[in-house]
Amino acid sequence: MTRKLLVTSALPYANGSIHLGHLVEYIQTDIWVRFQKMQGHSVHYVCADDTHGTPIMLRAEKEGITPEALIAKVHAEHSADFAEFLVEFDNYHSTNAPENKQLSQNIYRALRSNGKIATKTIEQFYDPVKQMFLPDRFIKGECPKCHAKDQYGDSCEVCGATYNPTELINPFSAVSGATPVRKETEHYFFKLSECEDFLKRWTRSGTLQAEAANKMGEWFASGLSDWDISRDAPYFGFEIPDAPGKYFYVWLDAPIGYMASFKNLCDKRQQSVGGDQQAGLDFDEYWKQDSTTELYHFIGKDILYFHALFWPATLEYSGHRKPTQVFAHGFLTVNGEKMSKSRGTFITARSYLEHVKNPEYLRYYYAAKLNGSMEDIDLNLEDFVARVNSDLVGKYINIASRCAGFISKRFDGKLAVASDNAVIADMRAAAASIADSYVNRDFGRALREIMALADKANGYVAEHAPWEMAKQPGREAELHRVCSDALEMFRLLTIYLKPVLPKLAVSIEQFLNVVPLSWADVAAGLPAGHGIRTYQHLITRIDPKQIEAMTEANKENLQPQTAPAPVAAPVAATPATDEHHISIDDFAKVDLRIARIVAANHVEGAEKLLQLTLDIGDENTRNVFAGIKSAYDPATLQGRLTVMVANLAPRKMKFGLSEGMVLAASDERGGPFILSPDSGAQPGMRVK
RNA sequence: GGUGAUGUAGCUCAGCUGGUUAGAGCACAGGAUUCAUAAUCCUGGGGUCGAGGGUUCAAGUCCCCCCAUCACCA
Repeated sequence: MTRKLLVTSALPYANGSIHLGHLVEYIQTDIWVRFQKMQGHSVHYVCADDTHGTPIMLRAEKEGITPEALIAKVHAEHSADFAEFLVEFDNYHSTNAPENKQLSQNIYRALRSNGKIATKTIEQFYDPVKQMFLPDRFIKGECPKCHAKDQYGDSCEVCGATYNPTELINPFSAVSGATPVRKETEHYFFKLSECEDFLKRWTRSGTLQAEAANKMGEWFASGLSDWDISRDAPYFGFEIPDAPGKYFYVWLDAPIGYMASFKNLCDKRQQSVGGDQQAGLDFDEYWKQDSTTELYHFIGKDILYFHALFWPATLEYSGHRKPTQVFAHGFLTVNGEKMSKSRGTFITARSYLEHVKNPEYLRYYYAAKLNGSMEDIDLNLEDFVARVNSDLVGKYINIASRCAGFISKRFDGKLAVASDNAVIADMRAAAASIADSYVNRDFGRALREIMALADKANGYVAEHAPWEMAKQPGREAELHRVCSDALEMFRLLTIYLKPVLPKLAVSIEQFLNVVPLSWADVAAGLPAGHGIRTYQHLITRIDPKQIEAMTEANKENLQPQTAPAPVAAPVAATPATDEHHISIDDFAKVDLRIARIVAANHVEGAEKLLQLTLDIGDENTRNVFAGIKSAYDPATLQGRLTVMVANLAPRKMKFGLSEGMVLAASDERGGPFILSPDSGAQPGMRVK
């Protein structure tokens, strides 16, 4: 009996372009899906754009178009990007679709009749100008902890504190700039607190990775609260049945979008087979409570919460099946750091295609880095070039390239029967373990094993030296056999790599003159006398210049973006009046000195402080506690010159006496950054 | 702040339930080869396994603490 698998990737939000970070997930899922399809299972891979919520609504408004027009535009872009990266969805839908509306409302009604919906009046910030309730992210103000200005309503990017928007000092709406007022409103809640027993059972039933289950344990430990599933008008989304002016929170209908996309696929299939129930795809078979089909969700670790708590609970209490497994992956870093627009490493899918062109290189590199865990993976651009060129061109494709010529020139393109030599036997024997790695999403392990086999193949060719045979009359049969064997090795490697490199596999199938390869084709080689086509270069190397051009181009992207600042009315504007100026005498009161950091140490028990010993030319060094631990490793500070306030009144702190202050710059863009004098400055020099 | 993860050669990563001189690929050095897109093959140098403590006959692998990085906190 064939297994029936339904697989999803998380729905990308419809307010931005697909970038290389997104692609980790889609490429991971696509490889897994293609592998499962090669096994002969019935697999459907669906996804959709996530289209609802306040950010979409506001962005459409800013662009002067309707939300529908915005999401249609984005849908076209996203679909094209995925297609070019060979991410082959069986259906790519939208959450703003009739199927989703109906399913969401039905599920809501089922939850309600199961007693899982409650209402509660809560108090929220409200923008009196824009006449809308404000999500935390759209409220800004001064951080209550460190008093940094212009911080978001949920956390401070400068000091890292988390808080409620109500705690912000001088809050303002990021939408209109108005001062938000607090206003009561009735919200609808999903009673997640009543689902604890079910969820505990579900999360421990092998549905999650070990690390993910650990994470869940933490949430259980603190107790589950009810989930706020409604938002007030104006909101771009679906209205809640029997609740005029109330809309489903985007995260309620987003996962239902998986179902909706599949429903849409079922309906399309139904039409194409003329309504034949048997031949079509049966929605209920996949989603009914006791379904025997399998359901897999690939997601990023950031949205585990939604997929491992809300989603299974939603399904359970609305009478549906639960996911078979949820696979969470880590984030992408580029050159070891978070993707950054200023470094040019915030690379969109489109930009990659323009510069590097071949999407399979990225697929290969990601696959080489991926495993079944939630660890972040790093796209090291130098390593990327080296690895792709060396593995794909130097090792893998080289096997065909170095042998095919003999077959076409000396043997009329006809293969000899492949012998059962040791290398070929090893390669066939590896199929099970490679398959195992693919199943477990340990693509890195699979590729390591495959590349080790490619090394063996090149070793085999080197050992037998067909070019020697070609020069010696009477060794034709040997030459024929060695080259045919090498091409059989190449064919086997192609099968193993096909989930990762599907397009290249197609060109190789044409070259080898065979029907599309599946996993079962490992078992038997090509028959004697099988004719292959003339070999042509299958792929080209990456030139490091292409990578440079790509990062440069992405840096430039920043320039024209003169921060489309939200029309934030400066709440406590600082008028440049005379009372804000100081006299030169005032400034002279501050004794700024060049200081050498003689020693820098961690302070036991202090979160943010480093203890600095500063030399300012006096006999005695100064002891200063500086709040720069978050940005500096003490070891790197030792010996550096910086600037200190030397006549600041000494202050007794919990950890000792601080005799001055080191100057450092910071705002919401980062920091602190301590100052460095130009070379030549000596400890003790006055700064004036 | 809490929690989950991560930290192994210059770079990117393997190292299963603790057990002989810690592995691979890339990069580097030397040699071989010339069929192949300067591809391939052989040999070699290079690591106090984030720091410190502990358990053990034995720890990269277990425990404690610290440091750094990433993520989440509805």
